[in-house]
Amino acid sequence: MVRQSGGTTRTDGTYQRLRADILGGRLVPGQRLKFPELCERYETSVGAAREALTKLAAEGLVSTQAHQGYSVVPLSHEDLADLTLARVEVESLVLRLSVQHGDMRWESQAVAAHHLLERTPVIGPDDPDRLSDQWVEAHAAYHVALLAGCPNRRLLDTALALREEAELYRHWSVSLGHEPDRDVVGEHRGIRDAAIARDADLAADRLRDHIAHTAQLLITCADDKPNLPADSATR
Amino acid sequence: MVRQSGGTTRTDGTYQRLRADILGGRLVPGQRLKFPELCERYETSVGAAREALTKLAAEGLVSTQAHQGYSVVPLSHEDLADLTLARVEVESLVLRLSVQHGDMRWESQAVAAHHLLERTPVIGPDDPDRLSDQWVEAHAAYHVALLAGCPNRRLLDTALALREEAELYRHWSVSLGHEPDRDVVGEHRGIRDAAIARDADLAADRLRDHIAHTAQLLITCADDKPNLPADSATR
DNA sequence: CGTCAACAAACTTTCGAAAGTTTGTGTTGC
DNA sequence: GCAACACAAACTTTCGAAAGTTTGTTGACG
Repeated sequence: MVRQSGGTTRTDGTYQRLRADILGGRLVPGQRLKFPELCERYETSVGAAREALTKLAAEGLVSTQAHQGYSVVPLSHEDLADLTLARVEVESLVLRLSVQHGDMRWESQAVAAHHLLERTPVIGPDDPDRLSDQWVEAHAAYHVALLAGCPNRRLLDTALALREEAELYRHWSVSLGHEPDRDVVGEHRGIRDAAIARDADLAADRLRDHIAHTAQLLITCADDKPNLPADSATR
Repeated sequence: MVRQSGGTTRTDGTYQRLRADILGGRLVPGQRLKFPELCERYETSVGAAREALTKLAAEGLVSTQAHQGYSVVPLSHEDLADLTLARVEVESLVLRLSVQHGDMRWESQAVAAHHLLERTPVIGPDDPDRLSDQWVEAHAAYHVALLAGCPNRRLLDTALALREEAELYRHWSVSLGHEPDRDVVGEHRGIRDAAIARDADLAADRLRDHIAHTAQLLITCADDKPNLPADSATR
């Protein structure tokens, strides 16, 4: 018997890898995903690739049209605005529920994630004004930990899916190393404090601001140098 | 060339039919969906059925575990509570956006759908205390029309998906013909009036109550006669 | 009598080639 | 030169059988 690579099934394996490649920026938004290429890249068959793509399409990371194949979801300013509104509403709601219902274990894990985030250097050692991979990871982990206390799986999953899409935008935006006058560290701490103090409304409000600020930065930033690859991509 | 049956692609066709069969109650919640059966029933191949199921699984209408196939999503009281909370929050949000941003076309279609709903008999001609198919359809159409003004596709789609899951619960609950002291017609009219008056907050509040009431009914109703098939189904 | 192992049946997963579409190219007619 | 058409290439979709898992059964052993 041949051990499956990633998960317990071949389809799942290619799904994971494909997803990681999109989220990790190794596949450009708007890029067409042809089966011959995919099959070679992931050492899989058409069927498996197809199923993985179907799953990703439902998740919103990939788009498709009948008889015209699949492609990485394209980025656009309009969509970013939509996404941000959705995140502001849904994430703040989920955080509120999380703060209200999270148990001690949730609390401690949130604190731990925040601790790690604060101690992780923002910019990497090599690249000057690009966020370090470690920070990006720690940042995502912190936000996920905050939300994880929400007992409603449906809402939680929606929020996490939205976050992931937002990560795509963050990844493909220009280096936002020099943010004007913004105290990101303070914002994160503020959310943590409100959450630990079990002040659900305050935590939710602070998260709203946090998300809106970040998005605003991406939008203006992209307006200056429109390097969102979607516009220049296929078609 | 052989014209495809439903949509433009065979996979899509089986997806549509399968989905309709689940939503229409022709497939029982919890029921296992075996490929041999599916292939015969929908005159399709394993691959197509598999892809359709993958899509439905992502939508939440079907559940799966590796190497153990697919089954219609099981119903449970706990899940109904989760679903209801999610609906109350998301649907009211979407309605608020819809009221704020809906144009005249939206307004007129909502009025039209409401008009149709009010004039459709609640109970069918044959079955005494079961909702008529026509009323169920008109009811769903009315609520969809209300939400349709929301310009944020992401949120709108989420709300619609949640509604669909809720329809499953409604379908599989006992006949709720004799509701104690509830004015459903009045509730619907109230939401419409608030929406037309462009009072977003009032409309959202009324919708919250409407959803919560219906769910409450389902829960108590199911407590009395626990005929949710999930409990007695497979496994 | 209950437990465990080996076996068999039924189903799920995987694959790759055949069939069907779309897209791009070159050619003809005007 | 330009438009329409036909042809070819590349890709997407579909299929069904082979391979791999799980589930249920039978029989032997403690």
